[in-house]
Amino acid sequence: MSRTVLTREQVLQAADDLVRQHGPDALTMRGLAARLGTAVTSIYWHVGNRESLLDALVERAVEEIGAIQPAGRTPATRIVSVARRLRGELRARPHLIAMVHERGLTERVFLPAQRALVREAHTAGLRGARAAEAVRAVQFQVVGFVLVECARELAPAEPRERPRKTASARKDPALARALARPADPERLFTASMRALVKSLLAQGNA
Amino acid sequence: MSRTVLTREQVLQAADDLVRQHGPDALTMRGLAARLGTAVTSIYWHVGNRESLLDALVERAVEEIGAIQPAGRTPATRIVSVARRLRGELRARPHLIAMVHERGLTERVFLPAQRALVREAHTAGLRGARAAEAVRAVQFQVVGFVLVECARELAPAEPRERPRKTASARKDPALARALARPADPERLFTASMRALVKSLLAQGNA
DNA sequence: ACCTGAACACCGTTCAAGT
DNA sequence: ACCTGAACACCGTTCAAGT
Repeated sequence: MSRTVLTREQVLQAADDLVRQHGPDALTMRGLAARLGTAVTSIYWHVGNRESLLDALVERAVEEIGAIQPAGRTPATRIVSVARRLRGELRARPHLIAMVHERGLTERVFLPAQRALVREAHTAGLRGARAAEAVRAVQFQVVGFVLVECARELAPAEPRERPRKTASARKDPALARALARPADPERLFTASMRALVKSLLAQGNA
Repeated sequence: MSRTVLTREQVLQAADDLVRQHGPDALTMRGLAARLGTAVTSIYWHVGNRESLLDALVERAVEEIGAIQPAGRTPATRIVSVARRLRGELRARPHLIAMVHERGLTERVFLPAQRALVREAHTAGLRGARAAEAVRAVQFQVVGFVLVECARELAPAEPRERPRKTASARKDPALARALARPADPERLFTASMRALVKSLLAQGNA
């Protein structure tokens, strides 16, 4: 697998592959060394230690995501489009996002998109602290949603409890059935994003 | 520290204390044994292994949270009250919540509160799949928000980047200042929760 | 500048043996 | 039924030594 000399970039790439596929727990210094055909200690020379290696991967992921262009005609649809695109980017690397999350870097992932959101909030008539609050609400909503969503996918299949017949269930069987089915994240995300944005932007016309 | 014989409950309690204060990484089987004044292998007899010990702690936490009574007059305020109370419960045990999250058990935490939410959605006029969607949107929003929030607190102080002067910043300095300040989670949570619920319930009067 | 093996301290877990 | 020490396989990391 290895060629010529070992470079820091090679180490990062191999680690990235491993983490993306099997998560950070699968990344052991010894295993990585074996994969690269070198001694464990060589890796230390190139990346310092395991922790800073993971940091570098997180850094990479954050940069990869970068800025996102809004699409659509109204500010509301444009904000929702940014949110959906961002969700897509995050979902594409669930393990990395979990790591970004653990490191408390969630806000950083959002910085590139923030400017776009600010612009839309502004054209929707929001100003000052209220605009800032709206932008942040959207950010938290997106990241939070994706975290919940990824956790569900990465976790070993949540044991579904069979729904009990409650009073409300008998009154509205369609509701009970809908809650018994697993949620459709794509649909739920868009719906709740639209709902949130609608309310937030409505404050601008007051 | 130890008395008489070792019980499973004692093991769980000691582990719980440790995890609540210093997080799951601080829980080592050997360290726990030392704390309890027994051999490591005794712990294995009582709880199986580390993984199932952590599972038991998560189970405990989920049960502790339990049901939550809504407060307020309108369905909207009652739903928001449930959300806020739930946020409080989750925030009180950030490490445990992170573990619940990793295990994909986020939905389970919400089951006790779900019935209350369903009732409120119903009295607000929502029915069937639409009501289910509203309930789920609230759930995801709460859990997602708390996850982001806890991550920020547990992580070793996010390095704040100094804001750059962008075009929008010059147009609306109050907004730029607001975004430069760290977010006030309490306030942001309530605001975005209200916004979301308002939109969701508005669909019931259509 | 880059790579190496040996060694250290620490894990979770198993197992045969005790009472 | 409950507890024990010894042992195994695996970690991350350091360090002195090589080229």
